[in-house]
Amino acid sequence: MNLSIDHKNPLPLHIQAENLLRNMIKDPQYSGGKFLPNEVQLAKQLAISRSTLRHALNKLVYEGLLTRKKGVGTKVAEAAISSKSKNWLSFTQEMTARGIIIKNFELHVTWVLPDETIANFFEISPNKKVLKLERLRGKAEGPFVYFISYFHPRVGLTGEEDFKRPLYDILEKDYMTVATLSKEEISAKSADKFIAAKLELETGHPILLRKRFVYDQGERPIEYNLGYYRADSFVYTVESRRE
Amino acid sequence: MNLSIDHKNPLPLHIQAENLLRNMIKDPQYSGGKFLPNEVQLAKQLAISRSTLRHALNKLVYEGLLTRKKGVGTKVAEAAISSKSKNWLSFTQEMTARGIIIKNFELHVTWVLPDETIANFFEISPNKKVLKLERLRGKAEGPFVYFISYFHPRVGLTGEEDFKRPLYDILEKDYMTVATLSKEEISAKSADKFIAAKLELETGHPILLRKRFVYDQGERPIEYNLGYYRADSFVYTVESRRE
DNA sequence: CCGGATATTATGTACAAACATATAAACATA
DNA sequence: TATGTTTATATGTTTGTACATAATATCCGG
Repeated sequence: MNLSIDHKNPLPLHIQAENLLRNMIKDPQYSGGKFLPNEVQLAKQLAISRSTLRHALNKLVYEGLLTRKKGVGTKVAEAAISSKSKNWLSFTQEMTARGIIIKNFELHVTWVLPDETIANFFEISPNKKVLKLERLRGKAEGPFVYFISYFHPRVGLTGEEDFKRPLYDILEKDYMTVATLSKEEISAKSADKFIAAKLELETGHPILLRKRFVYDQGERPIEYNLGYYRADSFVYTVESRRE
Repeated sequence: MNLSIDHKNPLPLHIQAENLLRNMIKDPQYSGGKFLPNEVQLAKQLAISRSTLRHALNKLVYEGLLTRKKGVGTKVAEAAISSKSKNWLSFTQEMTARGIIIKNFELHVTWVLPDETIANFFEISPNKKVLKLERLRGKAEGPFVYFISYFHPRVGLTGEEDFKRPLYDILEKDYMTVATLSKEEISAKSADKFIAAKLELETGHPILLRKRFVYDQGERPIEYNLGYYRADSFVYTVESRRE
């Protein structure tokens, strides 16, 4: 990856700067909490104007990757894993944007009979089997989330798909299904034996349960998703504005 | 709401412009699909520079409320529908709407020194005391949430207010402060001894912690709020739509 | 009437220059 | 020692200017 800015490159300078910063802040030196060089200096270093640099910084600040404080400086935001409802990035995409590399620990695909909640949500008979996808995911140090997804038969998944690809990519490109609306319920629970074992913690420890009801363009249900997150490594964030 | 920009107002011009635009685009004339005036013209109209106007526009574009096209113009995004007003009911209002009658079990008002998080958020010195409001609330059968609120000194609360009135009513009517933006973080925790006692459950039981960072019209911080909810009686819901 | 050159319009990119303001450190005073 | 005061530092705000580029409208020759 390029470590300097090329004024000949047709790519706008502020985009180049943005990319460059994205790499720069992955350096443990910075993600460890050290302040970035100050704007004037950094601008000089990159041979761009402060305004252009600021344009790039703003974007990362807006995404929540950097925090700035007047009179003090700019540094990488606390690496607390979080989820922004506004973004429709895939899980992996969003995490990588924050410099977190996602490792897949387990992956199981099965066909099961839906329980009442699922049959109700999908509006199908409880006798019709649905595809169940279970995934244990996390960082290199260990897993921090156990996902269980159920898919509406209408979507057409066979279970033979390569689920290492981003899920929403598979749905869009191969099954012409676009997830457009999502309703989520977030609650706290104690880890039962099963989840505790998966997430490598003691039974009874707190976990964050995130249920997602996902709909397609026509507001038809397509996915029911449960995410069991280790409480010590996940924060859910929401931003709302009154009109 | 003000329909023009006041250079005397200490509120930064680009924030004023942002607020103004937010109102402007509510007009069916614009939400109907008409282009906004072009940047040069609009800047002249508002008596600010194009750069400043652009700063404001950028924000709305980033939020997905506006779309711009080079050489063409700027207009309100098609499906920028948000049913967020629901989020902005007061706690009591919202609960009553669901048929839940709220009982106040405890209410404490104190002046305290802010910890680092709060001082940082408020952008004040850790030596300046802030008003702390604690409330234990719930249903007749028992409490289910413990709220702790800290208020920015700027707001002007004395601690003598009648906190049985809805909080946002006090802020708006008596202190000319309108909570406009809120950022929330939801996480799971185990109840410590203090919270467990308040919520009448065993130490170690799971609770949902909802941190809220509340801002006024000028995006200045006004309230920091912690809500400790019994996990068995509270679910947080979010709805998001992709465009 | 068509197709291509050309002009117009509006946003996009980039720089430079001031001045404002919050923070923290260094310093001075009671 | 405790408390102001100054100063250096870094981000925040605002303006002015210039040119680039995409989309559209216009004109003009064949």
